[in-house]
Amino acid sequence: MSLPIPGKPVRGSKSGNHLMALFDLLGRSWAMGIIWRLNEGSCTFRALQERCESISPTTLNRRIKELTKAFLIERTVDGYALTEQGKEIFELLAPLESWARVWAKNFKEDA
Amino acid sequence: MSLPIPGKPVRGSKSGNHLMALFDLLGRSWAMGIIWRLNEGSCTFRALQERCESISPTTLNRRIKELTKAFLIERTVDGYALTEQGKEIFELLAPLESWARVWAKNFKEDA
DNA sequence: TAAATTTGCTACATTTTACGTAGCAAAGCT
DNA sequence: AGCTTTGCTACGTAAAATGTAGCAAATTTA
Repeated sequence: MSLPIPGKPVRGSKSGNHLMALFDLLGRSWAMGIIWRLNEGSCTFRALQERCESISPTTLNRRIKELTKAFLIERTVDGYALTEQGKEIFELLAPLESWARVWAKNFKEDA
Repeated sequence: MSLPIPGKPVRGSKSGNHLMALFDLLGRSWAMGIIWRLNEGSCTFRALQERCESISPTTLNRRIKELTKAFLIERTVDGYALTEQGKEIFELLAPLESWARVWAKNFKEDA
């Protein structure tokens, strides 16, 4: 499945630098979006699919498996949910939201 | 080139939510890595390629163009460099490093 | 308890993205 | 004038994502 594992070669670091491993994981399509949406609360596979608006089941399934093996997601009685560590990276990503709001203004000018 | 633009459909948001646009941009392969390495200082195309350890020129060129259009990278007399906004997202990503160090321990246990 | 619905996926064919190597034209250096 | 470095493009191959269809198991409903 090619899960990026710290200590083993990952994208950006042949020696497996931990940050590059994390970038490799989070830098895959939908990964951050899934974490973001899952923070709204645990839910079923199909509900998560809808929250993401346009992810294919194939890709969602892959990302879920990867993120699960990476200790960021788990399966509970309520469906899929963020683990404690998953919630932690959410908190680390959270500041991006307000920043993105400002950043978005760049694009409005040069319409 | 399909640059994710806030306000227009992006991966994760048909209405173009600004955060999803940012996730779309940063979530492409090598994007965060490039920003990270560029923060070490401005450099040439080829030097950047080496810093990334294993990126192909094709992909590097693409990401550079995208990040440039997204106001995160610019070209100076010293070569490629982060813009002010580029430095800002670097600062937002920075906390991930120490977190990743702890996160990496998960993988050492189950060898 | 039998039928209908929902759920978590998988199959499969197509498109998109990334890789990797080769190499060229322009600029800089000697 | 020659040699090197630089920024990149070409091109063929491999990998990843898409999108639609649908199935088997679990759950809900009648």
